Amino acid sequence: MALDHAILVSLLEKPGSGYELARRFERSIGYFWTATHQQIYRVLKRMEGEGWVDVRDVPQHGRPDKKEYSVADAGRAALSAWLSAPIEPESVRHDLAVKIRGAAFDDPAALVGEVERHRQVHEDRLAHYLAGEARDFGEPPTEDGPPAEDGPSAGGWPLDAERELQHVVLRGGIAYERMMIVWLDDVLATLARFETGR
Amino acid sequence: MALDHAILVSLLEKPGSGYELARRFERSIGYFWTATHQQIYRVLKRMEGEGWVDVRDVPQHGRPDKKEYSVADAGRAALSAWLSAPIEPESVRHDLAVKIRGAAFDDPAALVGEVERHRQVHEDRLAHYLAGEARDFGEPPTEDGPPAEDGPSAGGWPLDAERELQHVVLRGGIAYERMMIVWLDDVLATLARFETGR
DNA sequence: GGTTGCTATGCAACGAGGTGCATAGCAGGA
DNA sequence: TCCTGCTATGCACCTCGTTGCATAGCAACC
Repeated sequence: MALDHAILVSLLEKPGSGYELARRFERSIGYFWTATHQQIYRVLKRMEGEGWVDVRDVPQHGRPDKKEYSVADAGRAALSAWLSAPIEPESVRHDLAVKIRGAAFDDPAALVGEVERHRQVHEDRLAHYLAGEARDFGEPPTEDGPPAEDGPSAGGWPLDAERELQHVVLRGGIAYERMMIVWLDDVLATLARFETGR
Repeated sequence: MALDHAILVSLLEKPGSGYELARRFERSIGYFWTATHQQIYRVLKRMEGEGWVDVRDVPQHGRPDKKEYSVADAGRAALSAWLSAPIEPESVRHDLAVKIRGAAFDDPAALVGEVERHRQVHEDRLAHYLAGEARDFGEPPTEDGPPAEDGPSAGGWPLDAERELQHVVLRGGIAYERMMIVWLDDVLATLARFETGR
């Protein structure tokens, strides 16, 4: 199970409450890993019992108190062990591909709207990624001397690794969305052949 | 739940036993939809009870008898209803992306072997897809007059749709694997910067 | 004053998915 | 002869993920 480790990584990047984690999973992390707040609370409770995370009550003004979680030594060790474990098969589930092959036994033209809707979702995600990249990683062409860092613990080796690795994962998301848009155009062209050309 | 519909589509393409379905899911279908034989048997039994599929006992020589399933009218109707249902969010789980971001808090260079292994898997899948495309859909450039069909019910509108839609899904798989290989090269180049360049 | 909405946490129940194991016939090799 | 391996189906169990619901404080709006 990698949800544990996804949460650990997120907490290492920045400690936070279950609620905050759930919102991170809706945003940046959620594009390559989804989780509901229920799962997150359950896993946090279990990891707390195993000593992987530490909890700290944080009173807040104007809103309910929160429990801020941070990674304990045992959690770091568990993450390290998972990182060096060689396995990982990568299982895939593409509903849309099932629909496309299934459309051969129904009306292919009826799928056009659905495919267009999916295309729009990927277009939106791509725009979101590109905005995030421009915001967090500056413009790609000129890279002679990065602009001044203003985050916590700016400069130095560890922060650079964190930024670079977050960036390469984001580039993966961008490449994925671009590929999907091109492919969905291919799908639409294929469906159109049945609609008009018979 | 789309496993039901994935099985229905597979049975429409060609009736077969649970065991045969499980093997199809290991091969061509398995690259965009995975399922173990346990799930398949369970779903087949449930769909039989709901009247979505018909069963036929087929005695075999030299091996155990099998139950050959085929899609009933109610199953076709259920598939049709699912095809016209607009929803489908597409949730993603990328363990490798979690590992890459997590490597910032461990040793980034230790991930190189793992990433190379994944790259090889995608290289293998790509080769497998391309071989399947060459075998089933001929060479891409010249498309003036397709070669003689030798499958059941050759020619005609429905078969063409089935072939064309299977092909476009396969092209999606090819595009995905190519994208992954390019991205994993990007990841390796990023990791190498920490290994050597500090 | 009532409604809506956001932060924040959690329980209960269900269904889907995966692992391990069992059975059983037959083929082929050590 | 025994062991391994393939076809073929299935049970039992456990975990993971999702849905629905509940609670509770406070802010903003009508």
